Amino acid sequence: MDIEVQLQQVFDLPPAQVREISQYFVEETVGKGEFFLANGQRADRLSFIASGIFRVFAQTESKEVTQWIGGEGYFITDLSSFLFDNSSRWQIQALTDAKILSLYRSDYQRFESLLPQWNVAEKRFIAKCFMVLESRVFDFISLSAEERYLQYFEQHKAFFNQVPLQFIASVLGITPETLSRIRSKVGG
Amino acid sequence: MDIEVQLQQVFDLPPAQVREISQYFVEETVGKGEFFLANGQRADRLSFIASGIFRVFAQTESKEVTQWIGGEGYFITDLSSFLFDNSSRWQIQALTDAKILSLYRSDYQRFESLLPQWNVAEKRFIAKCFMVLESRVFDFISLSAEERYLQYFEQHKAFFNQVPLQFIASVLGITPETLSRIRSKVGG
DNA sequence: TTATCTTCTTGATAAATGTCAAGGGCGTTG
DNA sequence: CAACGCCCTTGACATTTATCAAGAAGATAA
Repeated sequence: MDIEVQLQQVFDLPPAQVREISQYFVEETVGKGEFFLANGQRADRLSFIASGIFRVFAQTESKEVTQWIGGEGYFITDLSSFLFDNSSRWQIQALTDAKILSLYRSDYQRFESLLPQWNVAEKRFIAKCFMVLESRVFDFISLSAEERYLQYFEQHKAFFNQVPLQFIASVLGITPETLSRIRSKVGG
Repeated sequence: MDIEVQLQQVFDLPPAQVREISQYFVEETVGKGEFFLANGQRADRLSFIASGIFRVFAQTESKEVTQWIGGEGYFITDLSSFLFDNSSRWQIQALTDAKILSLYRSDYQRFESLLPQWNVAEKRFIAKCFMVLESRVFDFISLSAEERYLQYFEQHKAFFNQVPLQFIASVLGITPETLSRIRSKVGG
């Protein structure tokens, strides 16, 4: 999964600017189980997942809740923490060994003066994140747990042999037992 | 509910610029039952609700699904349609007679050259929309229907005597019957 | 006013999902 | 190898939620 291709798609900038931007992403590795973003930290980077899988989760009084799972080709961060320098609502942990390309906030902030079209690109990026969540809310209010599973499975087959099903269950808003039963019922 | 106060809060611009922006919002009225945004249209305006209540919904094969309900002091539009000129995923209908202040896209697009800080403000606005949805997803995966109801009731008491409960049920992802039973159980 | 429509509630029942507990598979570690 | 931990599955049962049907309350229109 090439970062320039992804940057092109997400930010919709001309190739020359994509190439320029991509130089600010620095390679990092995160070991399985390590935290990309730990409890109470601020997100100081936006990272492209070159390989590996991460989960974004929060701790409630009674349980851990996995908000979403990101794999190769996705960008990962706590968006509001990264954009506004709030302390993060989420923790982010690597579920496998991972290679990422990280854009630190200090560099990110220079893009505005560096690239004439950066504001439009950034807007597009944030709006796309918005649209993804909009679809997710719609799924929760319009689909059954089984339908949500089937859709998730279609779109994220790659996760199913690499991430504990309990985390996928949490993303779908159901218990691990229910996910197990849905899977034995529908096959796959 | 004053639009300048809301603009200030949402876009976080200095008072002088808020005043300048607010001049581009034009007054409109929408009668009860009329559509602010009908099936298949594009959202060509971002509107501030001065009074009245709207619902944002979509039609699936089997049912109508209400995505959210907005009242006085909120902004309303299909964000992705408005920003990118896509055809809208949502229909928006007035549930009561309403007065709105509408910013049309043609004016909106001039802000970028008009106001030096517009890009930052716009980013902030879109990111706030993102954060609202992020919280909503979190509620779906971490709260029970009853807990979601109680929270919604606390935050939107004003709706409960003005909008059909079936729409609120849909926003909460439950049936009208279930909402009715939750209400008789918890009181309120 | 009467009639009609929409909305809400309630009951009976079915289906979906959660909870608790037990056990099995499988990789890791000593 | 044996012991352990983690994860998944399965069963039994409880709870939650949906579905279908009926009827009451309230608004609207004739």
